Amino acid sequence: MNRVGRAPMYQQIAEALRQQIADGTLAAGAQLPTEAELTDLYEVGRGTVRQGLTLLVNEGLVVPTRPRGYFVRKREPMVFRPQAEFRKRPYSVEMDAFVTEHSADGRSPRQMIEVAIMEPPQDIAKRLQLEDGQLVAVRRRIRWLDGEPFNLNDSYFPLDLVSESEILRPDDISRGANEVLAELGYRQVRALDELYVRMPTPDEARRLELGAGTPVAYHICTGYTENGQPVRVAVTVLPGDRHVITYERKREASEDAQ
Amino acid sequence: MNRVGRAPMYQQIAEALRQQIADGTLAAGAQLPTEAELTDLYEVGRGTVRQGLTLLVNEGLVVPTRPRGYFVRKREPMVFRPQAEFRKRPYSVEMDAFVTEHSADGRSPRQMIEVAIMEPPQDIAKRLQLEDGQLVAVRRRIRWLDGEPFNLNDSYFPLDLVSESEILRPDDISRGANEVLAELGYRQVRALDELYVRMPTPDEARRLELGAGTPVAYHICTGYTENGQPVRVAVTVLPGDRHVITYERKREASEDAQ
DNA sequence: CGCAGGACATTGTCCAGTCAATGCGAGCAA
DNA sequence: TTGCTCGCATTGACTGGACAATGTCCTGCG
Repeated sequence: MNRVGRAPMYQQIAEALRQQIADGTLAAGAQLPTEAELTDLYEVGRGTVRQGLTLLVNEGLVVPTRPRGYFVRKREPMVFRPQAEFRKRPYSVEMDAFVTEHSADGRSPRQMIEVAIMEPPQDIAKRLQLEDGQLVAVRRRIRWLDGEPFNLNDSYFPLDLVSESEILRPDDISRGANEVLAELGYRQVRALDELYVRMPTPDEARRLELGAGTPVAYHICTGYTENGQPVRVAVTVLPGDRHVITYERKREASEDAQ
Repeated sequence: MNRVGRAPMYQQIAEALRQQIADGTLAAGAQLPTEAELTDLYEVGRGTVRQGLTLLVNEGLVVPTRPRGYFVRKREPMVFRPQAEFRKRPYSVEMDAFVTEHSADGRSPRQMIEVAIMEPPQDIAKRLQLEDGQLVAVRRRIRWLDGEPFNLNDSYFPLDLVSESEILRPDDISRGANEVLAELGYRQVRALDELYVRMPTPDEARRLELGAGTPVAYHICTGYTENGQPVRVAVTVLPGDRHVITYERKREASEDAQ
């Protein structure tokens, strides 16, 4: 265990384990050597070994499970398809096949809904083009799959538009909140999606039961009516280890020349 | 300073600093107290203070700069718009405004291109529906902005389709590789985008100069011709701290009833 | 047989220290 | 003024220890 090379010892340890994970020596779900074993193997202090393991944990490759040891992480993402709200079925065979392949068949879904009326956070207010003091209704959802939290979804509506509608009731709206909004005269015809990638806040990590090294996608969708009025902002927090986000795109006739 | 509460000391330290960052006491770019100062302030060992700071680093909130200290991270994302390859201009005023607001005006772009012929990695081969042994051409690009690496973009083409075309030359193709492909008779009319969110590999971290706590979006775009043949797979690695990914969606007349 | 309790292996938290690496600025030299 | 060197503050790497927390598993009792 040559330490003169260059890289610090803890990085060498991490790299060796990373290799074994990459080439399959350590398969998904397999247990890594214990800290004690690595300490003996590399003839370093336990702190150094822990530093190396922490690196792998923060890369999302490995999960520490007290007091059983470290294990190689598994990844089996589910499809998240923002376009589905305007288009129930994919319109190309390629997309259809992809969704089918990563489907949630046989898994048991569940969700918790909570409704509140509040002053909007700044970024929401901006996207809804609200004046100071205007309130919003928010429907907060946590979605579960097989007893594990899967994603967070908060939908914001200007309170003016939805007061006294069923959007304010914390029940499942089977035909969708968008449909209710349409019935109220605010049919969305366009949406703007923004996707940010970052580490979760401690609060998000707690609610989604995220281990260290699990980043999230932060999806903000703003829905507009025909005349350009924003009527809904949906914020979804998607753990990176549990999702693939997909879109389908079509070239349009008018855009022919590039 | 109370350690009887519950949370370990290093988490309390992290939480206190996190608070100050959130409420603006520590603004973006500001310096945090040094390890020594925190050691005195909380009356704990240096190791404990470092454990707390490491937490913040891995959350992407803070950047350690040896030997100057720890600083609050800045975030100024640039727009990445996959739809742009089929549609140069956004078609709604909302999207147009958003792109303008986050534009790269005045920044100096640069890119390095490298071309290779290789056996495709498995995930690429699968998306291009290649048989065993079929080769691909790959155009690897690193894009820079203001001297900082911005993203990695590798485009794969079945070698059969592009041999002897200018796609194999490591030059900038001003009209776009897609246009060349179209001239060769493989005009893409549909694309499937997949977005994965994860921590970077050490190699990606090195090439993109990513600090700890910076996740990446892994964008895989598969382009299809009219008859459903996949002719291009583009893999883009986007550092989370430097990008927003946006899409624009339209409800279509035929999808009226949800 | 079933269950309660305890031993054990393993990671989590924390301490007190050493020496290395490095960017910056003060101060000196040309 | 300009340029170079060197000291210094600060983080990085690492040691070797102690005790806590917590699933697992085995033992033994009822």
